[in-house]
Amino acid sequence: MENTIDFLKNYGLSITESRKKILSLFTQTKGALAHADIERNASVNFDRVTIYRTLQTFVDKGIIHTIPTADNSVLYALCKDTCKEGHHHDNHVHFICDSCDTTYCLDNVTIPAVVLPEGFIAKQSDVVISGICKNCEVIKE
Amino acid sequence: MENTIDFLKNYGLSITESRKKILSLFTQTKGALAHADIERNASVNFDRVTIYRTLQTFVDKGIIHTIPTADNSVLYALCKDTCKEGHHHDNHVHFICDSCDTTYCLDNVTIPAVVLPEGFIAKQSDVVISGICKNCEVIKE
DNA sequence: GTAACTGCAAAATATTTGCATCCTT
DNA sequence: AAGGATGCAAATATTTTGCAGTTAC
Repeated sequence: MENTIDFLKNYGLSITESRKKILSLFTQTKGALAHADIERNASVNFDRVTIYRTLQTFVDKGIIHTIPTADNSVLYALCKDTCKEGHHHDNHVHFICDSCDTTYCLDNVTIPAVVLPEGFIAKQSDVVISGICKNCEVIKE
Repeated sequence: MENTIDFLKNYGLSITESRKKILSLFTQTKGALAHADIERNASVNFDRVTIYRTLQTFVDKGIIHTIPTADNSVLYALCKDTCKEGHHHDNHVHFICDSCDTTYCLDNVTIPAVVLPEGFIAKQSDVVISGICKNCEVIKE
């Protein structure tokens, strides 16, 4: 877990149990996590409030970002290196599988530039695509 | 308001005050609406619960759809004709102004096709872009 | 030692459900 | 008249806040 500690230090955060545990949950998970996922996780026995505050701290520092989902539940996922404190560059595509409900961060899929009407200035783009994921598609065959 | 009535009939809904009022709110509004926007609106003096149920009915029937936003608030907007019951085709861009908080449906901005990894099948795409809108940009100058 | 973090309690918000009454067809 | 919609009350769920005790540095 030394990586986790260094990682937190690099972001100017003090090292606490909840931050270590929750951060490593994210690094171990391929998909995004909801608050409930974290709370349910047996290895995380922290107060519900602490989880809220830890997640908010991570978002503020640019470690994780929130994902807009089709059903408007709140999901969090690790940011890429390009995210800076208070300024997210979260320009990858999120994919939600209608079948298994898993949310994927498709890091390798770049968002094509969207041409906005004159006068509109884009700061951040979120693309959420829903459908059937690789896994579920295979199963169906 | 005859249009409103015919519209509701076409979707197999009975004609009630709340449905007429809330539907015409949507047709009069250029942007998307949050539950709170509707509740706050003076012309809508319905119970909070009725608003929830009316919105849910509209979503179920394919009249409106929810918009996922970066801050995970729930927004609703009218669907295009291509939306069918239980099957939304909402492929225009939503723009949220960081300054005035207005949500725009940029109907004329088409979403460029996103190339997904093999095995992923897209059913619906939502693009939410945040930044500064035409109006606020002008003000700042 | 000091500032920051955590847990508990509780407040504030948001959403859902049950049921009696009223409205639409 | 019958089925569905509404309003009210209340149950749930979610998120935020205050504060005392604990921990990191």
